Amino acid sequence: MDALQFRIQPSSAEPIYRQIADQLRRLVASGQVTEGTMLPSVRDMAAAHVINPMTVSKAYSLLESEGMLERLRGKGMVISAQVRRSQPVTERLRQIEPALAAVVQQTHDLELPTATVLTHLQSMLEKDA
Amino acid sequence: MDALQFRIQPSSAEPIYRQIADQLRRLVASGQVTEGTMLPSVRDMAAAHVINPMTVSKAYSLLESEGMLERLRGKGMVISAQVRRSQPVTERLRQIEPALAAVVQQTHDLELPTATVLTHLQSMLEKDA
Amino acid sequence: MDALQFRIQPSSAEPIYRQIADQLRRLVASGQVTEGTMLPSVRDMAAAHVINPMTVSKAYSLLESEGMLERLRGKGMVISAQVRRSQPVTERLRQIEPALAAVVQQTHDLELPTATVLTHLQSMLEKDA
Amino acid sequence: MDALQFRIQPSSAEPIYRQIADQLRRLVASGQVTEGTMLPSVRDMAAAHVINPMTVSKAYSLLESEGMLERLRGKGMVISAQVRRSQPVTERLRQIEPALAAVVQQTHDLELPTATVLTHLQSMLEKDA
DNA sequence: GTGGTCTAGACCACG
DNA sequence: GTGGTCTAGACCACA
Repeated sequence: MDALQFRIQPSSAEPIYRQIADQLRRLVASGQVTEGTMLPSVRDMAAAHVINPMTVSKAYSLLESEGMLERLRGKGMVISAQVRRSQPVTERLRQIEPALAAVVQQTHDLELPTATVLTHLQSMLEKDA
Repeated sequence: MDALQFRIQPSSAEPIYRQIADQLRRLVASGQVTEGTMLPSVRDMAAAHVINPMTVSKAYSLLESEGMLERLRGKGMVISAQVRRSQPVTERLRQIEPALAAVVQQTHDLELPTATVLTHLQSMLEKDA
Repeated sequence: MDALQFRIQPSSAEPIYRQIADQLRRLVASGQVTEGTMLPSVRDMAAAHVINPMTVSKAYSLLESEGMLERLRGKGMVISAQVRRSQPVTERLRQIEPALAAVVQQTHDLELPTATVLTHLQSMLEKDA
Repeated sequence: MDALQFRIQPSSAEPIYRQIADQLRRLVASGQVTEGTMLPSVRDMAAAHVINPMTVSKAYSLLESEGMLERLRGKGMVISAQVRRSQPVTERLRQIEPALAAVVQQTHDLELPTATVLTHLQSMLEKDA
């Protein structure tokens, strides 16, 4: 399964390995990635994003220690069976709240009109879809 | 001048010194803080938020090197004269875009309905106001 | 606190980072290392055992993710407050059981007399004390 | 010949191929398996324990290179003629020493009373017999 | 082919 | 001073 699309920003302050882990957590939470799904191999992922294999490995290990991934000896990593297939919207909303809170504070600090921010976000969301 | 309200979260992944610097940048961009405004002393700021004075100093130095702050010998730091009083909305929108982009990606990954996210953000913005 | 004595065997099949983590877990379980104890810095530990700092860091990170260690920003790692000071003997016995189980199976496979194994272990334990 | 009883734990940290090899070595050392004994075929062994045939093959090859096994073309693997029928107790004790050493160190780290460990081991040994 | 471990060394973030 | 992240590259273990 290499249809997984990861967006990695090496320039971001967020560590790459956590960018990977967080994205995977969200993809699982939404049900886009389900139990038994095979992850791209460490080497493939590293090559695809031009990062060091160890960085990918670190992300996978993190998720393995959380029980979200399982190692199949000699085969690769798969989404663990204990993972809920899809979380309810309220639960997923909880996961996005920190990002929204950042928007709220910056809106406030920048004294931006609420409507302007919402409109702008809406257009970005539509462009993304 | 200590009417400035800073929100510092030592537990956050975002470095404290950048929390300070980013907030100041936004307060200046919005015109809430204008040319000549005196900043709280390093000691006061550190005491007020129970953080290390060096951390505050680092934030101030960062902004000084950007030309946003000026050091008045023996008096403290003030907002530099070269700072535009207030930036237009489009410019301020640009500054909030990274935060919005994060929301967009997470909305996508979590497969959350656009309307749900916008509604939730709106209620958070209203609560904050 | 650098009175901590670690035994590292680079030649062992057990990864170095786990040798460190396991020993620390046992030292904490026995109460020899208690809440608030400062750990040797990553660099000191690495230098003392002639291993790579990252290897030590990996052990510390592992224990941090388990909640046994806490990071004091800019200061180092300390034994977390949530750690029980000393575990009861029965609990500690549970931790040594895998090692005992290995002895049992090997005794069986080698058809060694029970008494011989026990006597030999006893003499080794006395030598160690 | 499939009367041989192997205990395989795929979940163990110890590699499967070594679990097989080590057990065979001990069975031979104790004289439970003697010269000329036919080993289960790679396929049978793999099927019986639901492991990869390559893993079994690796264990056999390892023992073959040590001279403990011989490959009879078209027939399978047999215990080599050069194998001493049964090793003296002192020699077999030597083989179990690493396991005992682990017990000693963990007893020390956990500050467990020597008597407690010995008693516990004794009861485990009796249960196993 | 898979992931795991370790090294040497660089650079960053924090205090 | 502290730990964190990343890289490049080597070697091992497993299937």
